[in-house]
Amino acid sequence: MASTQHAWSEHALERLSDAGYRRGGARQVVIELLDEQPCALSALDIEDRLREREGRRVGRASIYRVLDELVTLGLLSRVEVGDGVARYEPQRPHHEHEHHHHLVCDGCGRLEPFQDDALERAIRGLAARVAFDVSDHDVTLHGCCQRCRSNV
Amino acid sequence: MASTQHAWSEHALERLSDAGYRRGGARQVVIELLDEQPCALSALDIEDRLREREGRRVGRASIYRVLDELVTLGLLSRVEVGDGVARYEPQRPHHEHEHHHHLVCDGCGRLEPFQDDALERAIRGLAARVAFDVSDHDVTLHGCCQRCRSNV
DNA sequence: ATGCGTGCAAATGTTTTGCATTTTG
DNA sequence: CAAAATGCAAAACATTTGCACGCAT
Repeated sequence: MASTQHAWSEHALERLSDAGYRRGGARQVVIELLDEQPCALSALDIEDRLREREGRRVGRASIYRVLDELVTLGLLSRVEVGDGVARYEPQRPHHEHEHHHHLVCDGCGRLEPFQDDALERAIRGLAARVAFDVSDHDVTLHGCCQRCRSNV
Repeated sequence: MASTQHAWSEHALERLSDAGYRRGGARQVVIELLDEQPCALSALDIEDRLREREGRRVGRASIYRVLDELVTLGLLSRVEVGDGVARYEPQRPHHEHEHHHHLVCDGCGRLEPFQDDALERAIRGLAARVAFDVSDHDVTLHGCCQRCRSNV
């Protein structure tokens, strides 16, 4: 059970090791934190949560560096929903249950994950037809959430 | 023919006028420039092209202000593909021929538009099922373009 | 004439970089 | 011990805001 839940962080640490990276405290805690999240986090979110939850003081630059390494290795995906901050979440295989996309409320900025098989199928078919070597994709639906709609 | 090509800029100027905005030089040239583009442009792209092409010197702040007004009125859509800069393109009805999404080369940053009916259908179906009032969507496929693949 | 639109410069907020120090292998 | 990882502070960015001036209505 635990091994299923933390499969991504273990996998990521292994891949980093294979790629010749050494082990470091900041890297470890950032990866562990990311693995536990239900949805994408910004670099500043990560900084705050690490300070609050773990009492661990991690330099902002280290966070950005770790995130960048992980994105480069294809272990993390960077999501931008239109508010000027980059968010990051574990890149899990597309057929896995955790793979999702985002619904963004343009009123309050809330981010909500969703998943849809028909959408994934359409994207798979499309990826096979284009002249690019497609490695990742993301879909963002913008709109207004129920809460904001009633507050108007 | 000309009226079809410039339908969006005319429509946008009209809507701005309806919304009580006055007419201004910066606003006009930004809208005209956007209407002619095949794909999304960043605010800085817009500044450069206006200076080069038209010899028109438009303040950066004005560009951002115009873009913001247009996005708020739903006339322009803001696209972020993951490189930290916001790009903008005319928001045309989804069934129109110009509606498209983006293929991004993570190697060179090149942006290429594509369109796909099956994808649009999947999104339409999905939008009807979620608890949000979906007004817009965007899809980004990340990968490696042919040129970059051969340069490796 | 009134006040919106504009341009400039300064402020803001996020992300990146340089460098001294600590940690890893 | 050598090289990589880290934290801090400063820099580099895109974007936003404040304000004085000019133009549209």
